[in-house]
Amino acid sequence: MRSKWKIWGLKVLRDGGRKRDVTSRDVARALGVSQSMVSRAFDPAGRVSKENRARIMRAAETLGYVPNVIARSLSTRRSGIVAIVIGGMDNPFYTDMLDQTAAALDAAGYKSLLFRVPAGQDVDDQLPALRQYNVDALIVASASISSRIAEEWQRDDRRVVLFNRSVPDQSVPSVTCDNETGARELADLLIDRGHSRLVFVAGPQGTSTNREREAGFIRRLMERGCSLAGRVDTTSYSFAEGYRAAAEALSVKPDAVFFANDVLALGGIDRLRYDFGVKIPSDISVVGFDDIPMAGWPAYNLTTIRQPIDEMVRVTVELITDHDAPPTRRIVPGQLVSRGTVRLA
Amino acid sequence: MRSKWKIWGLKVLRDGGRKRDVTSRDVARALGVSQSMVSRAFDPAGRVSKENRARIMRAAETLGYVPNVIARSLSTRRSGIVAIVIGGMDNPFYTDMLDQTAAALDAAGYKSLLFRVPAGQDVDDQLPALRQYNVDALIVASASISSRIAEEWQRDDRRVVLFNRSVPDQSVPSVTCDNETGARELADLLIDRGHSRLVFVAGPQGTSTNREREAGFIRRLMERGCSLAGRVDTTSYSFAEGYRAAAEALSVKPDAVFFANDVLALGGIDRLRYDFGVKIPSDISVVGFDDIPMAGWPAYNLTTIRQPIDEMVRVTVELITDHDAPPTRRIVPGQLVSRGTVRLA
DNA sequence: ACTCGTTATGCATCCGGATGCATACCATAT
DNA sequence: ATATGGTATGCATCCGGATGCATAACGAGT
Repeated sequence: MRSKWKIWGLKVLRDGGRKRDVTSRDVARALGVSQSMVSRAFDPAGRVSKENRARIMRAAETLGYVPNVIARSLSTRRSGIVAIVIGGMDNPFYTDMLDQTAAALDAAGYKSLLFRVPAGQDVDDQLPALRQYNVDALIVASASISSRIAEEWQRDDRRVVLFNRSVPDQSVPSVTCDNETGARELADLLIDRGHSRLVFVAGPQGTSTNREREAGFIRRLMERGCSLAGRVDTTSYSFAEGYRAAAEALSVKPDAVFFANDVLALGGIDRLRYDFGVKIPSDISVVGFDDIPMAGWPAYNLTTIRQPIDEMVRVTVELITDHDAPPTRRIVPGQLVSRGTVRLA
Repeated sequence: MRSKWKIWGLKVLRDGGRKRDVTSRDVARALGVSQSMVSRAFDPAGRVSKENRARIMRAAETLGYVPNVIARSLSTRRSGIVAIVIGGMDNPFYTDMLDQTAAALDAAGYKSLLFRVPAGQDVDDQLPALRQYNVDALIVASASISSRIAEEWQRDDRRVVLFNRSVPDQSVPSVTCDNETGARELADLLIDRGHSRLVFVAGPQGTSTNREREAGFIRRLMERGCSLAGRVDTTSYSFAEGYRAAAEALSVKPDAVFFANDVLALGGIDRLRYDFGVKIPSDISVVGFDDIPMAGWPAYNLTTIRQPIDEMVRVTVELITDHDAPPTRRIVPGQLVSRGTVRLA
């Protein structure tokens, strides 16, 4: 019964006597009607008399019939599956997003196919494989996708939404937080509290989040007649990189550090405190971006900008499930969460 | 072209002129051979002459033909999809597990269908829906599933593996860490370091992890002539619950607290330190279980038992992909990670 | 009773591959 | 040349539903 059949390189068994499900024909036979009538009965818009629909539903119930999604998908070319492409599941922001998105999709009747991509890796070449599954839509978070691929999908009437990323090409819908404005608020906050030696610890180059946050921060500084005392690069949005960068940031003797996101900030705080004995915020103020759960933990009590995940997820799922929603870029406002890592004026 | 067709309550479009893929018949026609030959060409064990297989592969390449997974799945009743049922994605331990599992499944040629379940909720009634997708196997983490359902799946030759959970019924394969032994090591550690007023902060009742850790801890205490100075219950493995429980634990004036997992411990530490000014470990020692990334962060530097996620994931995926692996319970050893939250003797 | 306009049903086919069975092919053995 | 065994191919069907088209049934209007 075994075979060496391979699907994409994996062994499978041929139909090993798996229990055949009850089919629409079974129901039809039991009632002496046609299979197509049963099929229509399950289509809210299908033409079936009230009485027969009721009979069919009742029979289906008793026989334990449920329409087979795979078979249906074969002819409709729809699967009810949304793929979530996600990189960097080590960042709580994204796992939180994943959790909420899965919940929202579930509520909307969709299933989530998880497509994990190694941090920073390109996924373009792996996406065609997803088409095989008749995946209805694509949510891309913390990963890059070319607009060529995006358009290919959209032409095929499958929505693609970038989450917390955006690309220059306007035709690719995306949902992002207003990073620029958020960063400007942080700049204002730090300046208002009397800081003058500001350091920016950047996220990975090439991420739109970092670009926008950096631009917003620096522009606002300039508008207020200030400038950056230093800038540190990192290769990933991770605790370890924040930890590493903090030491470097310290070399320019800053009185405030803006880490491009919370995870970096947490790593930075720990480094400053436990390796250098820096008091936060009396010696140095620290701010981050995202407002992940740990930012609110007493050990950190980090002042940051909250990205409204719930709202962002809501919009994302709306873009995907509501075919009347125009496929445009959506930018939602962030919110300053003032905690204890910035000194008072 | 629109319709009110619903799949599980969601609107879909009927085949809206989606680009038809290149099919095996297209390839067959182009080469003047039969469709079945093309199909067999893609079956490593299929009978096709070397030359024809080569021709077919070449033609497939040029025409851009790729076997359609959905159609294949319809007849084989296999999909190459593994569902990961997961509750409590707020616990880094599980997101880490999810990340690694998705990676391992991907490497084995499987796709991961994410099935998120609200914490503590029963999923039995939602699982039949997954069968619709011809899901090949089920990994259940941090959620409960009845052995009746599990057996139903197994009878249908679809493996089910419980991750970090176990049920009394031996017939349900599970992969767990040796919670009992780990807890005993912690008991030994605390006693050896001279503690005598020990408190156990329990995880939710009914979780096998909590049951085993508690049993191991208490038994070892008894073996060494000690007993628990106190015990605190919680309703979930969460930071907030640890935070809450810490205050309660404090009332019995402990000199050491064992939190049933790391997340609880982190919440507890923050409460003890920042609300009560407790010095850890000089006033009170704290230990946890799991070794999530945050446990290693300098701010906590938590002494704990590492659950070897990578090994657990490896075994889990092996149980699922290797049909020769006996479907038994697997228990992997944990490892004491001694950091700074336990005072020296 | 006789049309006409709806609404219900059924038939046949399609979606794209997989596979049992029969046949055709090929080479070696006799 | 003929029998023999293994390999290649093709045919027909199946997996389970969806759907265009044709027909039947029904209710109303005159």
